[in-house]
Amino acid sequence: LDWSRELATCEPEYYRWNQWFFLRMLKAGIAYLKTGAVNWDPVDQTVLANEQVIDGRGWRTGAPVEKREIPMYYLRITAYAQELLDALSQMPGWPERVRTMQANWIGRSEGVNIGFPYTLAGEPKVMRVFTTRADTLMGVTFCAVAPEHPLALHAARDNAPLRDFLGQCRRGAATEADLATQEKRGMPTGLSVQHPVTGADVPVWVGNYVLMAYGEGAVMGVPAHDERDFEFATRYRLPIAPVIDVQGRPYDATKWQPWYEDHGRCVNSGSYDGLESAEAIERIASDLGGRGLAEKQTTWRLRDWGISRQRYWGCPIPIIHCDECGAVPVPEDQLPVVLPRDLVPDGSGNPLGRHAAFLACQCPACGKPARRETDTMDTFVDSSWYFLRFASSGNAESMVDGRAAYWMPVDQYIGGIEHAILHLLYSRFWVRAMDDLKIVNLREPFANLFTQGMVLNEVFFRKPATGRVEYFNPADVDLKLDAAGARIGAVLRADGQPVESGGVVTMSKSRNNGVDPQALVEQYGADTARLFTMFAAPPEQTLEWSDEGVQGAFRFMKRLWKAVHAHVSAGPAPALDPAALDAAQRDLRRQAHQTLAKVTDDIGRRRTFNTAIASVMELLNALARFTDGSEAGRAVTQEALEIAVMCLSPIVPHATHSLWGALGHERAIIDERWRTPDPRALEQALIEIVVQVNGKLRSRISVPAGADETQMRTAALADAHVQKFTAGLGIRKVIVVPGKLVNVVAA
RNA sequence: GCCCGAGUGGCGGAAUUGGUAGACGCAGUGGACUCAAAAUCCACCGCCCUUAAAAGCGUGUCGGUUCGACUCCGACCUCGGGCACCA
Repeated sequence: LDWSRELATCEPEYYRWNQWFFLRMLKAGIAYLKTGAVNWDPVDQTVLANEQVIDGRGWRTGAPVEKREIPMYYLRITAYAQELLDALSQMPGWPERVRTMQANWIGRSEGVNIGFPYTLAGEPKVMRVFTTRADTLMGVTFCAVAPEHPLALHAARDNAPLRDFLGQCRRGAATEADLATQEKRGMPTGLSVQHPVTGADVPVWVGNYVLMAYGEGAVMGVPAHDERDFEFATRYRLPIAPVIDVQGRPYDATKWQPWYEDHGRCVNSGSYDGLESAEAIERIASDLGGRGLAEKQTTWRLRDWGISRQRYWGCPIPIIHCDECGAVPVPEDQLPVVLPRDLVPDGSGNPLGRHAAFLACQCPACGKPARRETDTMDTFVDSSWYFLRFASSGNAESMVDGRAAYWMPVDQYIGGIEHAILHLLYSRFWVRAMDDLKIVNLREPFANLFTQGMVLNEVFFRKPATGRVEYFNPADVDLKLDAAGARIGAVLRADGQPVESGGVVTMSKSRNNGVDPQALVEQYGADTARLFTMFAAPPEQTLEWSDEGVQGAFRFMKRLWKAVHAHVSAGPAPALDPAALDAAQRDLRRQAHQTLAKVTDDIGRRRTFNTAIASVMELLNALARFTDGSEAGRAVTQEALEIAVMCLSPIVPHATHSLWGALGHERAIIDERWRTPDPRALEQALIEIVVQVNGKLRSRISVPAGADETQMRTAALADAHVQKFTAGLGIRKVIVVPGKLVNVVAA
């Protein structure tokens, strides 16, 4: 460990480079200022993240959250969408799961941008929509625009009911999950557009299910082949026109069927009749393309990253607002803009806005009095490049230096799966932006990624007839078991009365089901706590917490300790002569080296610490049975104990440090080289192979290690059990897997 | 709704490339030691029939491929996670 590289992202020495690089991005157009819709808590006067909006209300104030348009700085991550997506397929060191999640999040979607012409105040105009199903164009019976769409705003100018409706949409459910389940509602704008093929009038509605931020903020409504359009059309009695035939199945417009969205063959589609969906999409795109009313288009789910936060604690955005010059970047030589430490957040709004000394400044452009930006950056900015700073620590002159080229990319990155999208996607983008601005030469920050699973725990509660649900920590609950050890109930230890179980879920304060590993550390020591945790399950897996098995880990540590000390109490072991061992000694030595090989692979490649521990447990069990006190026996024991201790040293470092010394080593085990198994120790004269008859295990036989197929086959057919099970049958085939098994196929 | 992942004894889990299902541990049962208990040690510990057995059954369900399937394929069920009106 090199503590000289330690850093804290809240120190000006670190976050000044956030500001510096932000200004670089601003200059390059990667950062930009835009007014966009956010969740706004009208009581706290702050923006809320989606996660902080519960049932449409602010998590602290309980006030209904509004959608508000406020100016924010954005980073143009969407400009990198294609390369961020493409690179995922060349990242074998990342888990498939994370790559899939990122690909879904980026959400590339190929379709056609289609124009619907209309006339407004005598001016010819075109309303554009994006669709992946241009083949259903002939089934359009309406169009719907988002409440924020210019056409909706225009129509609302002299339409009071529509204006009210747009207001309701703005105040409506705020979380995306709520939006998804919310009833589809809409209102006609009174405007209509022309169908680009038939020229027919198509009414334009405002729909609360249309997202301004995706595509064109407007959709063509094809109720026959889109579930949302179907729901909307049914509610407002709009016509439903089926235009796709899916394998001749009959269409019933009174009832939605999921297969209505399947691809098929065009019908009721004029000159497109008979075309397959894919062909129809191409034809429609090229036919309308000739008139400038269609264009193939790729759309992304990914949005630009809004980094402004109306929060005190964060890296100040280095901008000065001048009445004359607008938003002016803080000149580089005035960086960093330091966050004042002499104010106390009072829980409402951003206290920076009330800090006179922080606010007051001069416009760098014109020199007149101006006001400092009070928004701070999203803290994900800090975590997007800290690994580069570790590799360039102490450099006051530049953000990163040549040392980063040596250390990057990070060989092995470890984090919880909850970072699969946010942090890991932001970092990938940020590093590319740094590369493009010639600050570093790096396209991907993390060569190998390991994601631990989450630890879950059971929830216990009581629900009184009146009043609030009360949650109890699992540590305070006793399980009631029957004679066979099966669970029959749970009671609160304090009063012995039953509690209900709410299932096993992620740990949270609100459900009082967290655990503090400190209790285990105090009772058993840090090594046992570590051993137990790592033995419980492979680290990638979600784990249901239980400390039931911790006794076993503690017992194992005691057994290992006693085995080493019993061995060394008889004095130093003699040197090992591998050539002069009897069969039992050779067997133990082979097992020791097999264990070393397995643990090396389990820890180094597979990262399955649980199976590594299990194999050392097996070795210790073998050592317990091995009671050979001869010179050679003690030499083999010494080596086996050394291997056991070394194999466990990454997992239980304190105990193995002590045991390594007890085994007679001067050097600390942490400074020792990892051993490699002796190939000769792994050799075996005779091996046991499995013999099957018709795929069922019928016998085990011993053959020379190098036995070829013929020898194995002969030995297997000569076996008494095989003869018993094949008696009276003809032998049709014999399958031989060298070194493993023989399968006799008889009938 | 869509996309991932998982389903194996009473429990956590193992089986790495299609080749011995249940390693290792917990819990449990029996025994040794002890005045007794704890600790420790030994043995047993998937189901089923049995005096017994290398009999039969068995990896969520149903079907398929294969000499051979926990592993591959198809359909379904359940649970967990991610995304969630993305046109």
